[in-house]
Amino acid sequence: MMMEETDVLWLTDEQQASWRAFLEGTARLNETLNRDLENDSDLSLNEYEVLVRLSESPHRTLRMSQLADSLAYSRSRVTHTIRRMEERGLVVRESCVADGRGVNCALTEAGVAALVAAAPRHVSSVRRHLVDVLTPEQLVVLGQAMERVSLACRT
Amino acid sequence: MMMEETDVLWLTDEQQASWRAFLEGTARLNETLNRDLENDSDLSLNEYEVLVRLSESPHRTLRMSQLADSLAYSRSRVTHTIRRMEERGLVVRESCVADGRGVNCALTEAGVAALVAAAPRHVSSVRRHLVDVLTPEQLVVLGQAMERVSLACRT
DNA sequence: CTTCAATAGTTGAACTTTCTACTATGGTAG
DNA sequence: CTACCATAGTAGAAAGTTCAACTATTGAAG
Repeated sequence: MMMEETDVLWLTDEQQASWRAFLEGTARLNETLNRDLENDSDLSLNEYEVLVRLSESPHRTLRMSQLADSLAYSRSRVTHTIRRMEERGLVVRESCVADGRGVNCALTEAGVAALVAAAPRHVSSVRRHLVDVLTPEQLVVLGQAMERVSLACRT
Repeated sequence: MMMEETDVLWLTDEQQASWRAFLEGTARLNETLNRDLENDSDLSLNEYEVLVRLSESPHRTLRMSQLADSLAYSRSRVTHTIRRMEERGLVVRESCVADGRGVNCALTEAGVAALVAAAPRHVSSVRRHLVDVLTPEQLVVLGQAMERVSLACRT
């Protein structure tokens, strides 16, 4: 349905089109990256992201809540995800000395190995379906835009 | 880790930053829109999208497979989703006259009502967290970029 | 007309995520 | 010191998604 440009309640056709393209694109990209990653490794994209965060942290260790915050996952999602990954030997949990309530999650050697093994093909998949598909300018704007969105979701 | 600009395997720091911002932004946006929508209605974002597609189709009806394609969902996800929505009276299924294998899914009056009731607040949430947060140019580029990504995921 | 591959959709089990309630520790105000 | 509220994390059930196997129909080849 055609909307008037001045309507503040609805979206203009152009806004609508961008929003739809965004929804569809993220759905397809997510599905594609997951499929590629699961074909090439036995990690899901979510698990891969957990490994990345840990690998970039001092002592390859993070508190459960830091993991939750940086991945934008719920607390209980992190608990379950890490429990499954711990069962597979990718990470270990140990209670936190500084804060008796806290739990540290650390990468194991097997976790590092899994990440190193999966990374090259995953990066190439990200290139093939996102980075190399866009102009450098588009990619920059995309990043800037999503940064603003992240902030707006904080409020 | 700092990567060389000329490395074709890894991402440059700038590319990396955009990619991370994208991942985090989509995660937060999705979570926020879902939360808003579920507070204001009893629809999930996925269900809302189903209702939108149906509402825009001739006779407010689509084949299960068209629904799957346009939403980028798996067949079985559509089956389960529609079964649940049918139990709640939002849609009905009827077998397709033209193709004996096919199933048509149609919006009910209750489905239309649910969509109409949810739309204004949902649109305002999309505005608040995406549309109004970006410059018009950013939004356009975002849409164009994600359109390219959708295409690249087809291959 | 029959065979056969391809397409449409469903089903139930396995897995993942969310929701709700819970335990335990930490910090702070009286 | 002792309430008390906030924070950290977990546990199990409910809800949603994926996976693999299945039925049924269609369309095309012989």
